[in-house]
Amino acid sequence: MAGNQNAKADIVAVAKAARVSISTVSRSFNHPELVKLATRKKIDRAVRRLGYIRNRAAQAMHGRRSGTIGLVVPTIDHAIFAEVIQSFSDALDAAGFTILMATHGFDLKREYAVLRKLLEHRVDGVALIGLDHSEATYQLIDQQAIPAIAVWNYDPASRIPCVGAENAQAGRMAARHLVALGHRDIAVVFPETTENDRARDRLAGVLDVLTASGIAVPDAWHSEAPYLIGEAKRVCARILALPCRPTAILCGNDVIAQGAVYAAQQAGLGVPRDISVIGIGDFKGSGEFEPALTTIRIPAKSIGAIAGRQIVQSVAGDSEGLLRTRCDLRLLVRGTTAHVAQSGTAAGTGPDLSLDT
Amino acid sequence: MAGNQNAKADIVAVAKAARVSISTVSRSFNHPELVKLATRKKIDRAVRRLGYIRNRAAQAMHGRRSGTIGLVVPTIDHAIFAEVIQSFSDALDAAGFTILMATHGFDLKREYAVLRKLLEHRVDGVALIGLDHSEATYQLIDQQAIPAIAVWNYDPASRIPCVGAENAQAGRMAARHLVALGHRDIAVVFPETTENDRARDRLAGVLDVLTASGIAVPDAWHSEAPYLIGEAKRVCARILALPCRPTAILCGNDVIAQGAVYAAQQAGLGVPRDISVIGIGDFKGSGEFEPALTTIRIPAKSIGAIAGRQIVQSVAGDSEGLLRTRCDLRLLVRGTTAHVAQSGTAAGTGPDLSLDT
DNA sequence: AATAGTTTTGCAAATGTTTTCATTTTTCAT
DNA sequence: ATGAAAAATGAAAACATTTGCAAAACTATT
Repeated sequence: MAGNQNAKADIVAVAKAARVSISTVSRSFNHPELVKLATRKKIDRAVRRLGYIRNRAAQAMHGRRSGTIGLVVPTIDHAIFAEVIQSFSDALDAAGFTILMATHGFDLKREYAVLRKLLEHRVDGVALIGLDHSEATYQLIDQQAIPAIAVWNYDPASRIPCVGAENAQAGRMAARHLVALGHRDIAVVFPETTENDRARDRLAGVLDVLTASGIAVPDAWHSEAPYLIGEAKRVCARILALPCRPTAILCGNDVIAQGAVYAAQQAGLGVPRDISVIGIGDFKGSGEFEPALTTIRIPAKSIGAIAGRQIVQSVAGDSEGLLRTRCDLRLLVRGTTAHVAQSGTAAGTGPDLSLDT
Repeated sequence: MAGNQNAKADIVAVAKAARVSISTVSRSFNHPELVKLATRKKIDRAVRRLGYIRNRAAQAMHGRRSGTIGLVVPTIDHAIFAEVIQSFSDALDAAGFTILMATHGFDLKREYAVLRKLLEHRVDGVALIGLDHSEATYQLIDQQAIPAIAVWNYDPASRIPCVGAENAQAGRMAARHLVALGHRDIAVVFPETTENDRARDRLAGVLDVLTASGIAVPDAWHSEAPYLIGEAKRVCARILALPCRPTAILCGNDVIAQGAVYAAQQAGLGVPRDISVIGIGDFKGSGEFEPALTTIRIPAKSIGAIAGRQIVQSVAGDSEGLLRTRCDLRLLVRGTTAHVAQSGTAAGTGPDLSLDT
């Protein structure tokens, strides 16, 4: 029966109850090897009896670290972000840190505001999604000289440390796969690219490869879709209903790709027989869909884990310069792409396209 | 050009730079109406010049609130949790609070540990998922007398305030729908129910209705599946391969249900022609699948939003007793259920089953 | 110009902890 | 038993802020 004290249980109360000085109590928490076992036990008993819980706010005041890492994400409610966040969280947890989290809903101004808020809480470090941030945000990070890391994108010229994949490469890989399968009539459906460097870079990569291959994407085949299967389905259905329809749809992410597959099925088109679909991301479940989605795998789990470990290191002070980690992308040829004008159902039989550059 | 100071920018530095006392600076933040406009402007200028950011840790030491709410979830990486978390976060945000988040991976011992950690950070309140917690966890909450709320489940006899739906009711509704459609050979596939009151309650509700209707579920038709489409597919495939197979599969959540649909399709069975499938949850996208999933809708968004508002209220002190909010469930009859032994494709034409009790 | 009232500001104590340094206690060889 | 060295403990300053109270500076009134 853990007796409780209605009186506030602070370190003073514990000291009194254990008949030792405050310093000894504090030491027993922070440098247990410096206090005698018997004393430590007395203190532990008092702690338990009073239900005392250490106050990290007070600790933080001593230049001690707060033990929190700020995480700023556009939204949690995206399959892929949830995955990164989870593995990031696990990594921090393992190092004893706690996440202070804030979302900004893809609004860069709000991002600045929430970052400030996190800074007020004296987080020991911050992680942001992507590299697309306002000048004010970057300045804030510089000025406060706080360890920071950009998660999800890799850019060799990034202003702050980053860990992630090269989105342009993801775009290129997807485009190359389609091209190698003989597709030349390719529609592209992407999320809005303003204030979203991920989508922008992917699209740029796609267009690079396409134009290099002498392929132009007519305006009618180039659409924007939000991060919603239903909307994507509608957008793709419109493209598919065009008098002259593409042989493949390249989608900015797997959610859109799934919408595309549904749109095709609803239009009575076989995937990949009549139309190929490729996504980017490899979301949880993408490989289990019917047909399984061909996509570019972005290793969310390991990105999150690496990011977590890296920010912890920076906080601990053992960071050597501006560290950038590039995570490898992989083309997963599954069941939604096939050679153009080929009626078989076998998936991608083209040349090896998993190499970029 | 925001000039920066390499020296630490604390309130003392600001006071010095603005040539006023520390108290005035503090007041200008907390009770601006008490300081002359001109002085305030001087201070603001100094703040900007030095890049000063208030230290909430230090504020918190004064009995002031920390401005953080602790959120303890099993995992972020579940479609449905991500949705609740997001709306919870939005609600807190609107009230100026920040989320301090920790996950425990469905381990009740770890839940206790992370709750303690959150308490060390002096969160102003905590939100937990579900009502299934260790005695130690509940005692901790009582003892620390911290505003708490259980999110996701509703139970009129809950030990702490709660907001959510009645999972048993969800189970009953799903079962009733199937029964009303004439199904009597029903398989149930649920997640593990130990340490997971949600799944447990749902299953109990299902079994209640089934036994009340004189329907028994043979062991072979009663399986466990984790929260993974692929695994669920495998488990359901096994059931479907049985010499005597059910006419419907009732799934503990939409992810499993989707696996069930795929398993059926792969086995060459038409959904809902040859077999009906119903899920619970109505995850993002469930309504967009092909065929659209019949399910029991749990209003994740509003649960999260209500929980957020309520915890903020409790923290502010305007809570009247132990508040419990029950959110309504809804049966969404879509394309994966049909009358048994009926070869048409039209969905649920049975009696109105959306009423519980 | 003096007074009373009001507004604005500053001093100093308080918050819960860590840490440095000094002091006390213990250990161990003599 | 004694003294030196080592181990354990305590006192008090420091951390960055808020706030009650008192002093100072204005305003308005006579």
